[in-house]
Formats: sequence, C-alpha cells, structure tokens
Amino acid sequence: MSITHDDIVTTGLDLLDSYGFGDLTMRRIASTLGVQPSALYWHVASKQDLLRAMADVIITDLPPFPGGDLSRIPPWAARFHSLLTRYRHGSELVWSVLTTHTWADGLGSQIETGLIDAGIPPHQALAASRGLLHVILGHGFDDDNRQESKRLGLASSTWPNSSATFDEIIAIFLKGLTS
Amino acid sequence: MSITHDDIVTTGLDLLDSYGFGDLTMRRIASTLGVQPSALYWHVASKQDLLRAMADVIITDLPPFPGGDLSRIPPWAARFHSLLTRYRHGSELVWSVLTTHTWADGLGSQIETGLIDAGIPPHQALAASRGLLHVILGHGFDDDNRQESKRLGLASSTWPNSSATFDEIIAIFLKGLTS
DNA sequence: ACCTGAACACCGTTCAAGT
DNA sequence: ACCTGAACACCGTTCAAGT
Repeated sequence: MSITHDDIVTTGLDLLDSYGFGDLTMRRIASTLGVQPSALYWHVASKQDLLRAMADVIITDLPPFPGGDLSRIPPWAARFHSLLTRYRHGSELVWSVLTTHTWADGLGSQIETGLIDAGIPPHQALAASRGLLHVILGHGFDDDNRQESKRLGLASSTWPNSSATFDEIIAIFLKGLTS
Repeated sequence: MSITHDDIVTTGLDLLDSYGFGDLTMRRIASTLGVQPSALYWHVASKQDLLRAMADVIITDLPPFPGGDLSRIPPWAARFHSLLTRYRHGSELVWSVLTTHTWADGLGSQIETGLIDAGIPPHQALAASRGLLHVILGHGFDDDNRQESKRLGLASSTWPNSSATFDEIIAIFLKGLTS
C-alpha cells in the first residue's frame, strides 16, 4: 500500500509534537513511515511545502476575522490562540510559514479590511492588523519556548496562566484602538 | 596572528548582512576567516553562544527601559526598532536568542517593573510588557521578511513606510494602557 | 595557546533505476 | 504510479595531533 500526502502531513504533526520544530526532519518523517527519504518527494515538492500544509491543518478551524463589530475580536483572537497551542511548537511553525508566504498578506489584509469595516480609520487599520497578528503569534511562540524550558528543567520562576495574560494583551490593544 | 573572539562575532554579523540568517553557518564564518571550522570552537562554546554574542552587539546601544514616565516609551521603542533594522535579519537573530535564553526574562522584567513604576496596575504590567516586546520584535521580523521578498523579486504590493506604521502600533498600545 | 585533519552523525534534495 | 539506491553538497561538533 502506498504512502499518501496526508500520511506525511499527519506524521509531520506527530513528530512536531514529540520532537519539536528543530528536530522535524524529512529523514525522520520518512523513517517513521518506513520509507526512504527520497520517497517523500513524490508527494511533496519541498520541506517548505510540507510545513505550509501542516500549518494549514493547524489553523483550518480558524473562523474568518469578524468585521463590523469590534467586540467579536477578543473571542476570535482567543480561538486563534487556542488553535496555536493545541500543537507543541504550533506557533513557531505557523509563524515561520506566515513570514515566508503570501499567506500573511491574505490573513493580514483580511484583518485590515475587517477593522476598517468596524469603523477604524484606514491609516490605523494597517498598523493595527499587523500589531494584532504579531501579538497573537508572538505570545504563542513565547509560550512554546517557555514550556520547552520548563520541560528541560531550566524552568524560570512561576509563570501566570498564559490564556489570561493573552486576553489581557488583546484587551489593552483593543482599548487603544477604540479610545 | 591569531583569530580573536571579536573577529568571529564581527564576521558573523557581516555574513548575516550579506547572506541572511539561514545561510549563516559556522563553516562559512571559518572559511571567511581563512581557518578550519573546528578552530572556531577554541574561542566559542557553540553556535548558540556565538548568536547570543552577536545579538548582544546589535542591542548594545539600547538604553534602559524608561520607568516612571510613559511618554518616554515611544522614543525608546523607536530606538529599539532602529537598532533591530540596522542589520539585515537582526530581528530574527535577536528574537531567536531572546526565546532561548533567560535574556528575555531580563529585558521582560525590566519593562514590567518600569511599567509598574509608571503607575500601571501590576496585573496589567506583565501582560503589557510581553505585548510590547512581541510587537517590537514581531514588527522587525516581519519587516525583515518583507524586505527579503522584495529582494527576491516576489514583492507584494507597495508597502507603507515601516517606521511610521511601527510608531502607530506603539501609540495604539500605549493608549490602551492608559485609558 | 591556538589551530589542523579527520572523523561522526546528521541535513534537504535530485535522479536514474527498479517494480 | 510509486519507491529504492546512491549520490551531491552541505551542516554542527568533537578530539587527537601538530606547532
């Protein structure tokens, strides 16, 4: 029986969870699937391509950015945050894909037009959309690394609940946008 | 004449500028210095160690976070941003060092106490300090990548002045903090 | 003290050849 | 159609040995 594209993506996400982003290699995916490394390239154009497909899976349940009503942004952001933290190193993966693809422009401009739709002046909407994305992804990435440090025993001092801190940051940002 | 620790750091920063973060390798640094790769390990414990030293150079002129007066934060943030963009891929480097070192805790808690000093409620100060760092580093990283895309000819549509957008984001964030 | 030489255990990717 | 085998051009790091 043949290996499928989905098998590769699923195995990639599994290994991301158990070994982390830095140790996610094509060769390891291949050997996990019991196949030669070169076999992957029949189903996948490159590692970048695979990472992009994995990121797509992680954020596949992200609802469209809510336009018109600013009060619906915090729950949307919280949802985004929870999707990112569902996989270990999920933020790092999504972030790395976002920065190397036009995907960022897609989501970024989606947020931007949503904000304009909600009455934010256009010259602020671009800045706000970038700030929002960076806060969300940066927080997730930061959480990933802190969790990693704890796992390695180099735990820094106690760290407050991440979701509460995240909500607080979003609240601050939104307040600045509307006042 | 011998190679020095500073030579390695300087060459590393040069190669970062001309080849980017992904192509910054120990072997390339060594060959640029006319030396064997293994020779670097007499002066430097590991690549991580070297990256940390490079990041230190990049942000060496960053003034301490201004406590007490919130109005001094925007120029401080702008200074930080300009230091990050002085080197190509400087944000990526600093960001990667920040997330793997206790350095983040150092700068993070410095910002946190500065905010408390300025009258921000303590339960907001932690969230705000993280948000501020993520906005600054995320923006720089994003700029790096956009510049890179332009350099490779895959330029997306025209992109407004980055510093103005950056200042706008900081302004939004501060307004949310004080209102 | 400082570097070379050689090795170890890896990478991503390509491509002819097999089935 | 799908995979193997073998190679190419790389990595970071270690360590005995040279000077």
